[in-house]
Amino acid sequence: MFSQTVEYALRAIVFLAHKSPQACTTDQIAEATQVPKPYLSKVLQNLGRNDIVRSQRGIGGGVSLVKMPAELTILEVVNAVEPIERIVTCPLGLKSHGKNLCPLHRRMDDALASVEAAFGTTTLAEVLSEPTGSPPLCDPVKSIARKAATKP
Amino acid sequence: MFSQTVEYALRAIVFLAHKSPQACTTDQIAEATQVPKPYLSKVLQNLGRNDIVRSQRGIGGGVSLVKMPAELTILEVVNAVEPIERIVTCPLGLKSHGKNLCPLHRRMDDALASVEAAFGTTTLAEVLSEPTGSPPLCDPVKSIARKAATKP
DNA sequence: TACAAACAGGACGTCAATGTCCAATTTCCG
DNA sequence: CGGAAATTGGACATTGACGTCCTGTTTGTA
Repeated sequence: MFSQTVEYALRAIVFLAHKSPQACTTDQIAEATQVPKPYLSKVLQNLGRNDIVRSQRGIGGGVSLVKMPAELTILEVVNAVEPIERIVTCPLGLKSHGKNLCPLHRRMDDALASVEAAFGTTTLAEVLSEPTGSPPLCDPVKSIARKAATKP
Repeated sequence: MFSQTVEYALRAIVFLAHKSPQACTTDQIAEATQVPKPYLSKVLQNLGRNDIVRSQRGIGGGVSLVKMPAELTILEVVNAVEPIERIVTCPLGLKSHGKNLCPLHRRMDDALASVEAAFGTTTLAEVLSEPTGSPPLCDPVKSIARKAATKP
């Protein structure tokens, strides 16, 4: 239902929000979120073009959130990488009903609307400060120490 | 968000429910739902393997619903062609929390749950008997007459 | 029985999503 | 200045979704 890319983008953003306003390198994010680094790099570039993150090259550089976690919603992240497309016109070519969707597509759009609403009202700050003891991400955002095993 | 295949399957089922318990040929369904016939045929085969429709070969044959429209939910159709996969375990490999999802994946699963609930509580009969004057499908299930224009 | 209507299933083609790799560029710091 | 750290971007491989086509099989009816 949700693409890999959306999953990866959200993981990265949650991690960045956790570290916000500090910048993190792609390597750090990839390690913590378990996303293949080369692909994560693409996702991050995409998020950069959509003004969700900003990036800084060179030593000491990295990627950081443009907004404060309290001001950034899950929906904004999702829409940056793969916009939720609401059903606004009849998918069949018919112009019979202008705005009226048929019952089927009305239900489908209702489902999309509920997802949009759920994501649109949740900020990254809320995700981070979940009352349950569970840490952000599934991983307790460990200390990022483990070096990759030697690969001959 | 919803795949093309899901969209096609639902269109076909709505049409079949409208005609239920009568059987329809793939050609009729393809015409009414504006789904490419060869592909629709695959989708229908899939629905057949999942006991959503039954098919009858030979002259006078066609495809018909196994259940009554009042007994068939949108969710059953969707799950037949592309199951909604709830997030039950941490997508990161972590076993730290057994059942507890992290806040992010909890929200994502909540969204999936809302879609599942919306689809699971809507029967095809309800879709057909929408109080709004709008006919099923976007198209008023026209008389299926228009032949394809000559394509030189 | 023979023919035509209809689905079944396999082989194939195309394209976008996913993922990898490498050269280029920017930037800090010695 | 020169090198190391870091992102950027393009080229490439792989896979599954989407779609087409053709041959076979079943079945009703003249």
